Amino acid sequence: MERELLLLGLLRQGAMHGYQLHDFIERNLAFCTDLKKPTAYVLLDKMQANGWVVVREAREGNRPPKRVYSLTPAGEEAFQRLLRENLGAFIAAKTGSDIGLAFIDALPKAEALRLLNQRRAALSAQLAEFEAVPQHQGSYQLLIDHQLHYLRGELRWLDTVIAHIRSRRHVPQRHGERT
Amino acid sequence: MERELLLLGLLRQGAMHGYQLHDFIERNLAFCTDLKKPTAYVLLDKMQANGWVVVREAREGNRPPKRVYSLTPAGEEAFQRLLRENLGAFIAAKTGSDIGLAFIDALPKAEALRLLNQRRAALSAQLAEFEAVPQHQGSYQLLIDHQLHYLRGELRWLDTVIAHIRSRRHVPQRHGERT
DNA sequence: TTTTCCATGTAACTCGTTACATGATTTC
DNA sequence: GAAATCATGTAACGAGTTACATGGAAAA
Repeated sequence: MERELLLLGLLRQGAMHGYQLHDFIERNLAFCTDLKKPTAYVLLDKMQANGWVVVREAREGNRPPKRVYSLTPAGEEAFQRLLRENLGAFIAAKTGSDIGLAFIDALPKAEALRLLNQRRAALSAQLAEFEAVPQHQGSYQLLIDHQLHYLRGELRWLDTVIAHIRSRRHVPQRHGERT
Repeated sequence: MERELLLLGLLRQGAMHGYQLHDFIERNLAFCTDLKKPTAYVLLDKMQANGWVVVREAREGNRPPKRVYSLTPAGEEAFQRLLRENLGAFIAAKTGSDIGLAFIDALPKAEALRLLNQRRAALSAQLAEFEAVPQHQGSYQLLIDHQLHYLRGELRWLDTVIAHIRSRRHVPQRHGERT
């Protein structure tokens, strides 16, 4: 329901058409959600079917008319409900991305370190990119702060892992050997 | 590809059948991946089609025979490749779960605080649960440590958010008002 | 004796992505 | 004149989940 919440929340601040919504999300919120164009259009259709939004067609010249959405009272109600649901719960993120660490013993120490340093560089680059993002106004800034906080935490953690691997005598575990 | 990596990595330590694999993942790795039973079975079929594993049917009494999988050399190769791919890259986790924070201004301060404290309690409970997990052997422990590190970081961050909201004069943003 | 566990699977469905299609307008 | 941007959509596909189906063995 996060996608709906997001769209409702954005529309709440003012009417917009699908392209605009997608564009805004893509540019500013890509780090916390992924919403492709077709998905956005389909979602808006559904929200309209729900009675959460109404559409006004605005044509300019010969272009395809913009379908400008705005919140209905029912939409505002849904927004309030979804917002409370979202804020009140904590859902831990599942990266899946660190499953590899469970098997790092399969590699020779030198290669493990090389790969972890490569990973560290990628993380570092993402962090740098984020630190360069200008301050947003309002509560969007919270999302950015959260991401910064998260990335810095990951970096610190990765450094302890690297130190841990480095400081340890190790013979790689071959296929067929049990712990 | 994390799921394949996981299955290969487990099979690498010894032959297992589908039920066993799913059961192990469900019990020990639920926090970093989600792999339902049918998905596991289908995945093992595909891995067999890829030539990554071979099956041996083991029947005990009148039960349905266990399909015991073990790694082939091609499977070991795939494992090595996937492992390197996984370790060398950093993929930031997308919770989607904190989109609500971008709209927290829509709520009266008291309610925002109530919800954030509810969220904090949920997070705290998850953390406590994790702190109770007994030490695993080998590198599985890294996954648990990571999760602990992550949850503690989230808790610290949430506390700063709560403090921030608490310390601020605020009139809720109503529908239709722009920032 | 009823529930839970062991053990495997299939089929329908959901959600979202990719690829494709259209066409005007602005920028290079 | 070509490429990118604005603006909307449809259709096929893919990955994974839910629900369902089966049946023996062990535990309560």
